[in-house]
Amino acid sequence: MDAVHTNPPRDTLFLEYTMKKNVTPEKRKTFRHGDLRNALVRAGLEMARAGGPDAVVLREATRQAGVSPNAAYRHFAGQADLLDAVRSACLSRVAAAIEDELKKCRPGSNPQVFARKSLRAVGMGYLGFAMREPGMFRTAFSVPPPVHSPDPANTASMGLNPFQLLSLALDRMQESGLLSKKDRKGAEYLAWSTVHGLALLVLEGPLHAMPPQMVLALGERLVVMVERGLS
Amino acid sequence: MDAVHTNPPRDTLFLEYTMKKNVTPEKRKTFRHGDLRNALVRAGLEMARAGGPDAVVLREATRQAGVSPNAAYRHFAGQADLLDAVRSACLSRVAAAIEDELKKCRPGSNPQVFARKSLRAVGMGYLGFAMREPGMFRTAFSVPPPVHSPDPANTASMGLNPFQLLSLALDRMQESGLLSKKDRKGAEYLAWSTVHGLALLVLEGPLHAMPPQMVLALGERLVVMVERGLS
DNA sequence: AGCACCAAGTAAACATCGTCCACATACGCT
DNA sequence: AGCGTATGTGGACGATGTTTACTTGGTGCT
Repeated sequence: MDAVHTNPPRDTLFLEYTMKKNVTPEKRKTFRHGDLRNALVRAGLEMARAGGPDAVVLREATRQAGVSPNAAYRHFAGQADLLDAVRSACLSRVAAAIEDELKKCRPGSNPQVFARKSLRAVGMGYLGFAMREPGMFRTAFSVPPPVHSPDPANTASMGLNPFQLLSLALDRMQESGLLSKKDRKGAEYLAWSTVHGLALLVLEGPLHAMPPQMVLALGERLVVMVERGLS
Repeated sequence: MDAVHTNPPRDTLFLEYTMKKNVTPEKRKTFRHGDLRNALVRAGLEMARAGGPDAVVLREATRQAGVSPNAAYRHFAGQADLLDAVRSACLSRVAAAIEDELKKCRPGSNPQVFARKSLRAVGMGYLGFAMREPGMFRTAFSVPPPVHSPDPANTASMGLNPFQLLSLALDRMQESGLLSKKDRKGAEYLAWSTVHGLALLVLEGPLHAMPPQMVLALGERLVVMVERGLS
């Protein structure tokens, strides 16, 4: 994808992966790497962070790990499988960001206030992460991982994935009487759609130029709209 | 990306683009193609339809057009430029789908009813197209084309792009008194986010398995939610 | 202790893609 | 008629994912 290929000194032609990029040139001494799988995921995560899902390229990961390209195939079925692992890691980060926001809500006050704050926390945690880590966010939600699965790889400290954290907030809404049992059904999808849509329109859609501050302001309005519109 | 490469008979090794795929083997007789640019866009559009933005590959387009890969560079700056043209075409289709839905709303009845129907038409037209043509939809909204531009290539018969059609529906809401001037501001983004989010969660997100019928039902609830939540 | 097994890494190759440079062709204007 | 130039061609380069065959060396069994 680099438009310009200005003839990098290619004397190290078949030592391609020994000392290529300036990153991690640390030549390992043991034949075994010892922790290759994790090293590859870490490298992939960094690439995803910088450039989204399309940027996680297998050969580059092996290069950064200081092994030959094929070594990756001892730990992953192929590039897609590596990407899968990276996506799981990204999902965990999303969950962690939401949890952080959620933990700020203390149930001390009125339960309805608490419920509202919780919903807002989930929405804004989600959006905030999307703005802070666009690459990881886009990676997390590219290509389908089934949503209800409590795959521990996707979860953060509470053991819940982003979808389940949203469910939790909506449960609080219902329990506090802000949401009828009937309106509660499927509310996850309605709420999720709104904030996810805004995030993607901004990150990889036509709203690319919108300043983050405005995005967050819109996010607040969005959450309010959900609150009002759900019931 | 094809997992299996089962050794296609490669005797035509450097006649690569003359008779490759079974599609369009029509060997042209004139040296000039005559309509190459459009042929490439058409081919790209078909690829986008089948596999989304990542599936539109320059070399394959030239193959289907029966020309050498480099011929494309006489009409496009590169693959990205071709993709741009394809995306414009996709956007037009989206606009057309919305218009079709919008045209079903006759202003005969109560203007508030008309306004509501219009908003619903825009939302459901958008969602319906996304379900019917996932590849084109995903292509239309990948990578940023500035949203307000009335680029005629992006528009359908009314000369409005999807965003502008949404604006029109919201204007009707305001004119009919359903929306205050204050709430009207930025309402496009709120409304758009909801339905776009649902579409993407389903098309390339974790809601992949959701049956289209359920998606459309959720869409209806979403539009209602927007109606209620905006004011 | 010795040794054989096998998981993990390497080497070399192939196909595909995008893109650049030099060259060929024939359309259409003067 | 002739020529300029828009349009296509040929061949190459570097990148990527992936496969097949080979090497290495640590583990565990006897």
